[in-house]
Amino acid sequence: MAAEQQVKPGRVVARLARALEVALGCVDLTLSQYRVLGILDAGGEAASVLADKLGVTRPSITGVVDGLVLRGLVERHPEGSDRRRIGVLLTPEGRQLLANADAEVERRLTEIAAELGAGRRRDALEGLSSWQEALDAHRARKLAARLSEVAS
Amino acid sequence: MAAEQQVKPGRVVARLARALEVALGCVDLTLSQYRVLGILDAGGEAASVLADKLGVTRPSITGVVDGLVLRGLVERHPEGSDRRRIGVLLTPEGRQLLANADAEVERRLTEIAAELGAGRRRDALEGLSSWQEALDAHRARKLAARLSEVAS
DNA sequence: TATTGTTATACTCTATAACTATA
DNA sequence: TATAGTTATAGAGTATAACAATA
Repeated sequence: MAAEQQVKPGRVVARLARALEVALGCVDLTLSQYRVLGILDAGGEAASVLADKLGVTRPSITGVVDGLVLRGLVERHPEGSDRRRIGVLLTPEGRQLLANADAEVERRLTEIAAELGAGRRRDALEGLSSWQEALDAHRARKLAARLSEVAS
Repeated sequence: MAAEQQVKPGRVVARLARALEVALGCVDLTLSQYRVLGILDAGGEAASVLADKLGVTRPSITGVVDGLVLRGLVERHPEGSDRRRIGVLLTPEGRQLLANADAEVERRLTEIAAELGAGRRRDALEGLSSWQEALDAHRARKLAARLSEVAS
């Protein structure tokens, strides 16, 4: 009952991330593409907002979106009155593929979690819910910080 | 108290993985390099074993190890009597950098988890312990399956 | 002047196919 | 023949720096 506290959280996330990459390969998506589609699932976003939310540079977003456009998974559209901004939107095909990806990934993660007893299996999955909440709150806080910085 | 069950586990892992990449950038490591160092922390391994454990091809391992050797973080050594096999070992510098990486990554994940209340924060971190256990068991099962396949 | 998005360029990781050395 | 590791090559993601168009 001791020897539990020296878990290295980063290493666990690193291994889970690789499992995710392999699962996404089955639906021909990269981790980066999956992240972009996941954000767009909640609605279209400007390229710069995508870059901000993902923590990558704008040239990176250009590249990933180029690939998704080529496959018909997203579309670029003018957005609002600021003619510099370009919105990115999920197509029906993109939405469908994202659903397939979610299912495949969940299947894979469930298969791994199946190694655990029922109690710890529930802990593992509920832990991810907690992380989601934390990530959402953290993103909101960073956004608020950026906005108040701009106001200065 | 409803609206809790539609969490998409893959998306959470995808976002955590990006947070990890950013944190590792602070110590000049990629996710793949961190994974390799993490395995070697438990002891030297042949290149093919690394490929197996990480779920990547052998050429990929050659490339990642090349980069780590160039930076003096790992070394290649002949291993055992089979002169085809090449063992990869952590250097003291590699071990030190890995420790720094673990610390930086943990700092970042803790910062994100700090958005949660104490209870859910504990859930989140203990959930990762459960995932570690699951990943270990799953890896062991795959290894056993491969061995019994070879025996046929 | 500042911002949005892109282009140009370079580095890393990934994969497949072909090769060498060893078994 | 089969296996361990490498080389060759190509595709994707990342970054920085420089540029165009717009604000």
